[in-house]
Amino acid sequence: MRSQKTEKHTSDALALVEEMTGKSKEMADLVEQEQANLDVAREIYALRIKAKLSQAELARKVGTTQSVISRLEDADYDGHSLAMLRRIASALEKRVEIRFVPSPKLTQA
Amino acid sequence: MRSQKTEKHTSDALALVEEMTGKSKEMADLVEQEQANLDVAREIYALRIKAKLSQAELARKVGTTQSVISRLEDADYDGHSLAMLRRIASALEKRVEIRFVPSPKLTQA
DNA sequence: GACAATTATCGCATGTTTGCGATAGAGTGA
DNA sequence: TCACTCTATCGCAAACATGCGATAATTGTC
Repeated sequence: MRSQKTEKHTSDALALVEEMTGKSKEMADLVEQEQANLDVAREIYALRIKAKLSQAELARKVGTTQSVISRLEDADYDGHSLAMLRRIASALEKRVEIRFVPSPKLTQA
Repeated sequence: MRSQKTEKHTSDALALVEEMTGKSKEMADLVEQEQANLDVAREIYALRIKAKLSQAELARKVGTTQSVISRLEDADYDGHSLAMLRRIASALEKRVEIRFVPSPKLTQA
């Protein structure tokens, strides 16, 4: 978990999303993507915590190293692959469900 | 859409899933993954058809080429990235929703 | 069959993710 | 403070997805 609270490091996607209600049209896409990245990162983090595992422990289950898990839990990281998400899910007795849902459209604030 | 019906090309994930009810434990994972790949490929295909677009047309909207779309709709392809799925979704006025759901466990047949 | 439109597949360059060790920083407890 | 655990971050090689053109294969129509 890089951004968020205490750290002033980089993005702070949440704050961004809340602040900019309806700026430009292209921005909406970027914000949405940040939201999505954030969600994936958060969910991995949440699942890991719920399973009471450290990054290193999850890494071992997944078959990788701690730094990789840390990277995946970084909200600014947007390089997720389905393959990796499935590996994580499988290690936690879950499976990944992908859905294409109608875009909110984000008209006005 | 490579596998399925008419073509005898490669995997035929569906048939596999139906045939092997409860072989080994490791196999279950592979089968599940095939299922998931199939679902993603199928959904992209379904969305594109519903939007009445050819692969070439969707490709243009997404900002890539026809062969790339074809690859994504191949049920045997398992190299999907979230980034690409989002591009597809965005081009079709959708967004991608990722969820980790409890694994069915697949005990016995 | 000939033709057009669409899709599947190949090959290769390029960009990106993963693998993984090393290391730094934060937090905890003795 | 030291020792320990956990997490963040860097750097680089290897593995992998994308970009994209060329070309086969498929399907439908006349």
